[in-house]
Formats: sequence, structure tokens, C-alpha cells
Amino acid sequence: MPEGGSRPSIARVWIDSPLPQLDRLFDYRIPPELDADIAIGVRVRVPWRSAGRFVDAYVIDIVDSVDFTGVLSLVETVVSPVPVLAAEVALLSRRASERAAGSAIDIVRVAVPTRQARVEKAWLAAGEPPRLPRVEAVEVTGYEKGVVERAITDGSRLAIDAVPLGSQRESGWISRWALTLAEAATQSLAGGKSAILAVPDFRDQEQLAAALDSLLPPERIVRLDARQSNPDRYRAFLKCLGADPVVIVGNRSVIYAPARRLGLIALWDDGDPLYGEPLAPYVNTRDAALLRQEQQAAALIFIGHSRSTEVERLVELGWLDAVAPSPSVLPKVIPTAQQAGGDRMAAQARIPSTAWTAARVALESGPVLVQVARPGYAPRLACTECGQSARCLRCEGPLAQKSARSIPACAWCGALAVDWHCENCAGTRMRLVGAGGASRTAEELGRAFPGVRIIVADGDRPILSVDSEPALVIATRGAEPVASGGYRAVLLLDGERMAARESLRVGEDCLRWWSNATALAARGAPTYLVGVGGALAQALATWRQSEYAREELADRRRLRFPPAVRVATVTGTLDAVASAIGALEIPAEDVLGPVETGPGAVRTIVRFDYAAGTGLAADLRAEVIRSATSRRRALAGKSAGPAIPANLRVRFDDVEPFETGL
DNA sequence: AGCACGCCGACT
DNA sequence: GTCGGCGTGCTC
Repeated sequence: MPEGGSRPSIARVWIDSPLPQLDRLFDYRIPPELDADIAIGVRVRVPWRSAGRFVDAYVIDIVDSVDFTGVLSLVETVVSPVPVLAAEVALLSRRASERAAGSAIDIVRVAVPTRQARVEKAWLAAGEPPRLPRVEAVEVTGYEKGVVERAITDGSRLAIDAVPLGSQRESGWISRWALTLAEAATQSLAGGKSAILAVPDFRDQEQLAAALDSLLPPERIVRLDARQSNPDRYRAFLKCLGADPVVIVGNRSVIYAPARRLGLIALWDDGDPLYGEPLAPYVNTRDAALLRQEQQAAALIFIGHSRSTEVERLVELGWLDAVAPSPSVLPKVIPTAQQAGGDRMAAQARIPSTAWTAARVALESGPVLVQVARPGYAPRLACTECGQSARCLRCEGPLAQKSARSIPACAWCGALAVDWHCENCAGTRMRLVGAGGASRTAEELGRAFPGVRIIVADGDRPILSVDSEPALVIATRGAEPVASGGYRAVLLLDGERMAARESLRVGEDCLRWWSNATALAARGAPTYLVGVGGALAQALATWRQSEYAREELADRRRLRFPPAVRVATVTGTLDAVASAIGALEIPAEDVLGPVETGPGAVRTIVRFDYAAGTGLAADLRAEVIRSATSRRRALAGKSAGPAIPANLRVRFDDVEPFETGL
């Protein structure tokens, strides 16, 4: 504060509006009666020439003079004196939005939960809580002594291969990756700094919460996730603003938590698509984490059982240091490329005899996990006679139907299945079966293993953990419960169908799903990967996911596909898209499209090297603003009817065009 | 988004 | 001469 002089009296604010042309600072004079309450980060209401009389805004800066030559309006009211938009989060929002050609305020909306007046009042009345006792650092086990600890002290960046095991704690059986993160968090806290730990979904969150509970007092742990009620969420958010460093655990948006002295940012399983923000400007948590790490000089950890191609790219660049478990832990994985014969019952037809026998033996001592594909999303064509999956006669690929009446075609080579016959029983007709799905498999296996306890876990029936008693646990991928003591055997049943999905990421996705399920097995217990061969099976069997990621990334480089390059999709009316693309300095071979995506809408994909991203984002941003401020209603006239989409929309790092065919 | 400003056709 | 059409542009 200037000596003797009056305090700066102009608030620079971000207006809470989705309009891209308003994504900048506006200046308001601070009336003396509000001076005491206004601080950087508080929410205010300011007069606005249009759109009603007032709008919400965040104070980004407080200064004593501005360049603006017009007459400044006065701040109307202070919504609350709590500085909910921390300066570093505002800066992160700005950087992340710039990188994605979007508005900072759109990220702020994700970063700051809705205010709960009652909760806030109680928090303000309670005042500063007493300081917490010092946290003792816990050694990070399972890795070369001191490696992870040093990285946290130094604020460096790691890609860690998780230990594919579980561990018994007082609170129950906990996956080792969760313990590793909890141990790492204690290191950060002991150094007087907060930690942000991000997980894709609630079941991972439960694992991590249990691990943290076993090492830290509850006052040091803040849960900030999407499943909380608004009051709970706001209460947790306010707790982050306290003076003591805390561990903040949550889903994708936790990356924007207001952690001031931030010592560690960690993401579990960064390849999970749940880290993709569905709201504009669609910033992936991984990218936000990378920006925030640089900005606040925190340590950064990506940990998983498999490695995403994005992380592999950063490892190859030297941006991340790879760390593997020491001593190394290799799960026992047995790929069985061939399907079992079709001469048995339906359930057995899907399980080769070796795996079948192993499951039977394992069931004598404890739980067995059967992972199946999610139901209904890739119905299978099977021989009407024997039930065996219909395969392409030319390349053995899986057959699929585009629509109910179309001729089935191979998902791999595209050959139409005319004059088809079953290679197993020579039947000539096939039918669509809603193959997979936990319920159906449970039914089949229930008949095949009479007397065995069957537990079904899927999206509708979430189960977090099972005991160590014998049971067949049938789970859709991603919904696998943790078994106390680990599963005695794991069967990855629908690998073939999972791998038949047509998607750029299908390989790394499968490897991630299978690796995560494999890591739930007890030490030495077998995992059977059914119906899959080749590089994928090899990678899982040798537990060398990073080598697979390296080859995968090399392929993407050859093809100029992400993440070897970045992409952006430009969507809108043909004219708007054409003129936006025309304004870019980009070689023609990196412009893909336009293709029609709807009535009057087209989409063009541009791809570019990382170094060109900043410039391209700025150019496209300018086009979006230009399109929004000039000749709105390009073809709408004033006719009633469905609202026409914005003339021009831009989305960076959109994977959707590469996820064809679900 | 809203809403005001502004520059051309039919009217008292 | 003026009332009003909605294209264009601004919002501290």
C-alpha cells in the first residue's frame, strides 16, 4: 500500500458472461464504502450497459490508474468478501483458455463452485481455525529410495509406473497406486505445501481417500468432487483457503483448486477420458496440470499402470522423468489368442479351457474377477447355429452392421460379408446378440459354476470392494471392485470385442483397462487375456506398457495424428468455417475437411505442431470473436424454429473425430 | 446477448 | 419536414 497516499481505487474485473468478445478486463471505480471488502479474487456486481442492469464479475486486479479514457462506473456491490478466485487460478484460467482458444471465465465457472451463503456465513463466523500439528513425511515405498521424495522437494516432473498390487491397511485392502500418492502427499505437506491429487472417477477417489485416511489426520484432507452437494462442495472449497497446507482430492476440476503454496500435482491414470472437460473450452486435466506445474513450480506426477501416448511424448521430450517400481513387480499374464471351440455351452464358448480350469481352481481359495465389455455398445454378430462370433472370411476381423438392414461388413478390412458361412459349423445365417454385459455373463457363468457366489458390478450396480471369500465377480471394464487380498485369478473376457472398436486410441485404452484389472490380482495370481494376440497381448503379458506407448506414438508420428501433433476442430456454417480456415497460416495437407456434420453445419480439422499452437489458437480466437460480433444470424433471418448454432465454434485437442464407431 | 445509435423509405 | 425499418457496434 502506498505510504500516506490513498489506496488504489480502481477494480479491474472479469465479467461473468459467455460472450467471447467480453473476455477481457473492464475497469470500475471502487466507492469508499466498499473499499474495505474489495480484494483480488472477490465476486462483485457491476453495472452493465445492457443485459439487465448488473452483471457478476471477479476482481482480478486493483490499481490506481487505467488507460481507459471514458467515465468509469462504480462497483455496485460486493457479493462476498471471500477471495474465491485466487490470483494463481485466474492466471491459470487465462493461460489454459488461451491455449484452447476459449474464454478464461468459462474455466473460472468450473474452478469456483457456486456460492452457498449459509455455508460461507458459518465459515466467516468461525474465523481462522487453530494451526494443525506438523505432518511427518512417510517414505514413498515401492520405488528406489528417495527418488520420488527428491522430485517433490525439487518440484520436478515424473511419469511413474504404479506398483500393480494391493496392500492391507487398517481401513481395508488398498491399491498400491493410491498408497503411493498418499505417501507422496505426506512429503509435500511435511514441506509445508499443499497437494492436489486428481482421479478420474469416484471409485478411484474412494481408494485414494482410504489411503490418505491411513496416513493423515482428517483435517489435512479436502475432498472436492462432482458428487458432493453444493453446500458440501463449497465448504470443502473454503477449506482450501485456510492457512495450513492440505491434500485436495477430487475429479478433473480439482486441478483448479485454490491451493496457494502448492507443492505437488498428481494425476492417477491420466489416459482416462473422464479427464476431458465436457464444457468449453474443453481443457483436459492433464494439460491444465502441465500449465499449473510450470506456473507454481510444484512437483508433477503422472502415475498409472499403463502409459498414455501423451505422457510417453513428454517422457521422450525429457519433460517427464520415467520412474518404475523397484523392486520390479511383474504380474502373471497369460494371453490366449484363440477362442475356445463352439461345441460347449454358451459361457464356456467364451472361455478357453486353460482359463476355465484356472478359474475353477482359484475359486477354491478366493474371489475371481471376470472383466467383460460394457453392454449394448458393440453388439456382436454371431452364427445363428452355434453362437460363435461371426468373423470376416478374408481377414478374420469382427463383423459389424452399420444399420439394422445393411449387409454386415468387416470392421477391420471393410469387406462386405456376402455369401458368409460360419467357420465353425458351416451355418450360413448370423444374428445380432447383445453380447457381453455383466448380467448376461453372470447368467451364463452362474449356470456353468453351480453353487458359486456371483457378484455383478457395473454402472448400475456399483460395488467398490469385495471380501476374500470365493466368488465370481463379474464386472464391466472400469467397474471392477477391489478384492480384499487381491483376486486369485482374473479373466479378461471380452478383449477381442474391446480391441475391435474403431478408434485411434483403442490400443492404449484396452491396455489401460486390462492393466488396471490385472493390478487387482493377488501377487502371483494369473490373469488370462482371452482372444487377443499381437502387440497388445505382448505388452500386457510382458508388462511393458511404456514400450507399447512408444511404438504407438511412433505410429502416430508417421500418420501425423495426435498426440504427435495437436488438432483443432472448426465447426459452423460453411461460410464461417471457410473464412476462418482461410485466415490461418497452415499448409493445405494439414486441413482435413470440411465434412458435413448436420444441417447447414460443417466441420474442418486442422492439425499442427505444438510450437504452432499458440499462434493458431490466437488466430482462431480472433476469428471466433469476429464471427460473433459481425453479422450474427447468418441464415436465420428472424424465423422462429430451433436456435441455430453459433456461426463458428473452435475446439482444440478434440479426440471425437478419431473415435468413430464407438 | 441486449440495447442504443444511425442512416434510408412512406407518411402527416 | 418526421416516424421508424432493423444493420452495426458497444458494453469499463
